[in-house]
Amino acid sequence: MKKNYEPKGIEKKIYDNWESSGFFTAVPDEKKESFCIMIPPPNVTGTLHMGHGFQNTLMDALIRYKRMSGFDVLWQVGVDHAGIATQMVVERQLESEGQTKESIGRDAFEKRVWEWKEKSGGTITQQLRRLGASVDWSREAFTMSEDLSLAVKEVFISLFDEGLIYRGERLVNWDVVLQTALSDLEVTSEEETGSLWYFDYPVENGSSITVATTRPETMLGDSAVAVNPEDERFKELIGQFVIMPITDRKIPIIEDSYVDSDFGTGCVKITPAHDFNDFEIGKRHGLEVINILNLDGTLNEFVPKKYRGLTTTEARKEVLNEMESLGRLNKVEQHKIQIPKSQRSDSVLEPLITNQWFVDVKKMSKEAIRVVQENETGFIPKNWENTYFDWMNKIQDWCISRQLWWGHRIPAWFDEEENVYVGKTEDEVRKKYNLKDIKLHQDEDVLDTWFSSALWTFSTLGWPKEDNLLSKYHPTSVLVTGFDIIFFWVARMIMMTTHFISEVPFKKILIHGLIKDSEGIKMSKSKGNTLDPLDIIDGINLSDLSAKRTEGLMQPQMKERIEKQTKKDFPDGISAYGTDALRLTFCSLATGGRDINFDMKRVEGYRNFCNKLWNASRFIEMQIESYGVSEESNEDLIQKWINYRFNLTVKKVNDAFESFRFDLATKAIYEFIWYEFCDWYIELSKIKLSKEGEENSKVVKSMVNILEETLRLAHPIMPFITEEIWMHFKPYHRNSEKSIMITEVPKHKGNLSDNEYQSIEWLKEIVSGIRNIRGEMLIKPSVMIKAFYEGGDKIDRKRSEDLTNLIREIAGLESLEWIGEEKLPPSAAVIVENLKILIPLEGLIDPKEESQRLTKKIDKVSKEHKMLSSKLKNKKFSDNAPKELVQEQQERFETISKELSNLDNQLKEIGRLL
RNA sequence: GGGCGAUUAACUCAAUUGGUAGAGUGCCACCUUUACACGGUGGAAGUUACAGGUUCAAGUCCUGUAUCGCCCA
Repeated sequence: MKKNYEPKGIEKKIYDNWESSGFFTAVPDEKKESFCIMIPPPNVTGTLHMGHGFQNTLMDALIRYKRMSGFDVLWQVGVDHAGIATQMVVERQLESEGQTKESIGRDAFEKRVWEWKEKSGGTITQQLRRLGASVDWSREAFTMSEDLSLAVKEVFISLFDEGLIYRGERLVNWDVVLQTALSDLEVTSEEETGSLWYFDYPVENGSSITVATTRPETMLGDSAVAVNPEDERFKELIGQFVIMPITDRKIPIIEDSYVDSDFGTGCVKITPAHDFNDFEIGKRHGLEVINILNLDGTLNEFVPKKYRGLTTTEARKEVLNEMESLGRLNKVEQHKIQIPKSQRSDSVLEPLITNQWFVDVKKMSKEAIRVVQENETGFIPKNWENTYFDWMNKIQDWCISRQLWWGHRIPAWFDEEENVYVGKTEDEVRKKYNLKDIKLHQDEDVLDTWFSSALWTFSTLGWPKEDNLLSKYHPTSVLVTGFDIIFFWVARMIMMTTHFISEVPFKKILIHGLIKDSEGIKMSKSKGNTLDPLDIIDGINLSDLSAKRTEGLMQPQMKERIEKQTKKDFPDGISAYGTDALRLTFCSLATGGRDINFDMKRVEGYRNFCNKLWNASRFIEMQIESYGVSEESNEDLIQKWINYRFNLTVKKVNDAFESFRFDLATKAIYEFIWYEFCDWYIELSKIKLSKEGEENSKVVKSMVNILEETLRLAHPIMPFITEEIWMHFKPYHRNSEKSIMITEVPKHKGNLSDNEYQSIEWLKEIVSGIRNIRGEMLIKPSVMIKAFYEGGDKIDRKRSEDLTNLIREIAGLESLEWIGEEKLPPSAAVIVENLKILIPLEGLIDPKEESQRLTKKIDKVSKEHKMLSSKLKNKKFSDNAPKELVQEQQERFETISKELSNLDNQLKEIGRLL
């Protein structure tokens, strides 16, 4: 074995071996309980980011743990077609060639997208492999594949036939750049400082009424002015008419309780075609809906000639000019406004009336609420259920049509009178509706990508085909996902799945946090603070990292700042930490909180941990070379102690996985390997082995055994290094499996007797005490010192018989003997209850320093002593606290009292020397 | 405006049903001891944001305040 663990090279080889051996492939087995996770499908042409890395690490750890626990495991992998995002990329490619999608036509465009998918579609799946993800590649799914497209059609058609999908003219969020409708979830609103303009509208009776608006250009589409019915100021105006400036339309003044009397003037202009609230008011009052916009956001033929063809921004300027010159612009105020923007194109969205397809979700949402209320599925942490219920309770119909060319074409055909027929194909439609020779054309639109994602848990298992795996793996065991897509995805999956499969899509929903940078700022390309998980695995130098972060920036002026920041954060670039170190870091951060600040220092710590494990193994290998490996193992106190500690660790890791506390699992493994296995077990074993003897090969066998078990326990979290070491030791541990990943995870052996465990703990206490004296007194490790036992009881005598040799060597003592009746030399002392370990000062130790050390120790102990004493004296405590606790504290008090009086005596004795 | 979350060592985070705070990194001292300097040994470091309350006992439960963040209007 090499002196340092070098993950490079090793990881790829191991992964290839796993994959080609078919270890990831699910083998449906009726005798085994199933455990199934569906991967949240990443964008087919995307690249892996930290969020993916985090999420997939958690899933992989769980999957590996369950696979090793004997479950029939399926981790379903796949990607989605990311309609808008992918289309935008390909459109940009065309643009650089001087073409547009219109110029090449729909068929050619679709072909181009498929080509792009073939070319770059492998990137993210290759990156998933680097993470060690043990997904079943043989079942890789794609939302645009034939099978999944069939599921999409099936669902669309039956929802339509049930009347739960309808088409209609509605106000939708319209992206004027991409020229498509979006669902309300794809809208982000940004607060900006805008203005509130006050317009005086002339009333028919000669008076005037003042309205306030943040969007003056929409006055060209006004069809009413509204006031609150309770508002005394305007009572008389209700029912009168306004003669609109500029358009000369005659519009009514109406009353509606929606109007907030305290906002602006208390009079509101109503533009039903361009505002969601106004649209509702318009419906209530039967107002005219005047659409003044074209699909590209310019003004259309329903406005006066001079305005036609202007953008909304230009039109706003013109309207304000004209109103001012008419003397109708009353005043302007600064005003904070919420601007709705497209998540996709970042352009300002226009509410626009268009013909779209909708899912009526009322009925499905009720069932989706019920299954969570009745715990058929549930969120972890539970408080996300509030968020879910809030949204579900006020859910709006889902606009599913998109005016794109990349996606599932809506399976609907129209005749020349625009009657709609829904079916899988034109032929089927003709048969289904008994249509003869009439001309049909298919709907041009495609479905929202989330529509196909909503079917993910059952479509990937083969639905609607008969030979599917639903009975084996559905409902799936747990969904692991971020809170940012609870509405987009989780809720919709629950609705669709309960509707079509009559069961929940997953039994549990594990919601994890969002990875941010070390300062708690969300990682984003535009801020230049992104990290690529692969750069942490493989390392990257500063100039490449800088170049990567500043490449293709939307705002080139940020370049310099990002370069500076990058140089500050990573002056030497990022070194290659390997996958396991990254995975350990991710797992240790999975605590259930919602923000996760990613600190490279943690990765470094876990890289060191990997190296520690590597070297511990290397040490054992060296012992194999020296002494060989026996068939039998050795069962002495040290071995019993480490088995005891290991058994406790197994329990902790089990519990942690069952409660999805990856951080606690990681912590338990880390602490066992470093603080028990390396710090004590190996160090004590070294001493045993240094006495060359017949037993040595047995000791080595024991070491190999505990190492092998430890590797299996740690494997789900750190798969590569454990496999590498496990394989290396295979001739010695003789586990016959082909890979550690298909072995069994160690089982908890119940509660073992802790007698032996206590002996080693006793040893540790003595050794630490002696080291503390050595450390504080600056006694060099090379200086061997004399020490004596004094006092103590029978148990101490027995333990000293077994362990004195070990203590002597590990603490660097020249001798360690029981002191008899003879007079004590002036000494420093370690106090373990009744027992003292005395170290004669003999010029080694300055009495003054020893007295200071003792005083410090006494301060510490007496603090606890006082606390315990007052607690135990308190009758209320002994009456109310649990008996076990009272007894425990009583015992602790007695122990500590002995120690304290011993320490006090010792201090007095040292005091005589001063 | 409504809802949710956070505030613990210099930094990044832990702390089971309430039982008096722990890691990693950094810091200080010593150690190039034959697995590991990506290391060893020892050490310093916290009024758990603030103010009340409940309790024998509060980082943990309740009320309020401050600051920050997210979601929904």
